[in-house]
This record gives sequence, structure tokens and C-alpha cells, in this order.
Amino acid sequence: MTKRSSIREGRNEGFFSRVYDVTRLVPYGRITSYGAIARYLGTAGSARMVGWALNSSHCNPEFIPAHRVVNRNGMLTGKHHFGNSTTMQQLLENEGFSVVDDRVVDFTEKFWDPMTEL
DNA sequence: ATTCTGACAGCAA
DNA sequence: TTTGCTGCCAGAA
Repeated sequence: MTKRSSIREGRNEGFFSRVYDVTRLVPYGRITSYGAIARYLGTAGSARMVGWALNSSHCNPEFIPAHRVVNRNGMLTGKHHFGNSTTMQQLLENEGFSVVDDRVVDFTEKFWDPMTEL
């Protein structure tokens, strides 16, 4: 390989691409957290980067279920980035989630941890 | 190269 | 209990 593998093993592509990749793997009707994704990527503590990556996910031609990514409390901290502040909640409710006060009810039950599932 | 920012997470008051 | 400060890392200006 060229420079990609020489940078560091496991970081074949940009951080953003990896975030998109993991996010796409989140099953329908399940949710995960920024920190969980960050941890899965091997950069625990860089959960902020995950959110920032998802911020640019709209540029990605593929569908990225960014609405299935919430913070560790199950709160829809990124709802403001879906155009309308209610879009994220509606998307989640459309998948069977119950959202109350910007927080996903049964968050722990629907939680999908890439570390465990992958 | 340097500086700033960011959809978090953890811990201290 | 809530509020706020810090660390974290990669990307953009």
C-alpha cells in the first residue's frame, strides 16, 4: 500500500470515512452514542470528532443514519443540525423510538454498541 | 506551521 | 442535584 497503511494500521481512511462507515452499520431501530463510535475507532475520548464528522455526513452521497447517534445520555444533542430542530426526533420516532424532552426513552435497551456487536 | 473549533465525556465544586 | 471546566483528536481557516 502507499501512504495509507504507512500512516498507521487501522487508519486506512480518513477519520470521517470511518465514522460514516460505523454509523451506516447501526441497525434500523437501534441507536448508539458518539463515545461508543469513538471507542470503536480506537480513539476513545474523541467523541467530539464523531459528532463533527457526522456534521459533514450530509455531503456523503450514501445514507448515513446520523439520527441514530446520540450522546451517552440518549439526548438528541445534534438535532439542531438536521435542518429543522424536530427532524431528528421525527426520524427516531419513525423508527419506533420514544423521544421525550429531547431524550430517547429506553435508550439503554435500544443501545447498539459497535464494540460489542462488531 | 499555528490557531480555532466542535452533534462529547468525565470529573470537580 | 446542577453547573462548569478540562481533555480529547482531527480537520478547517
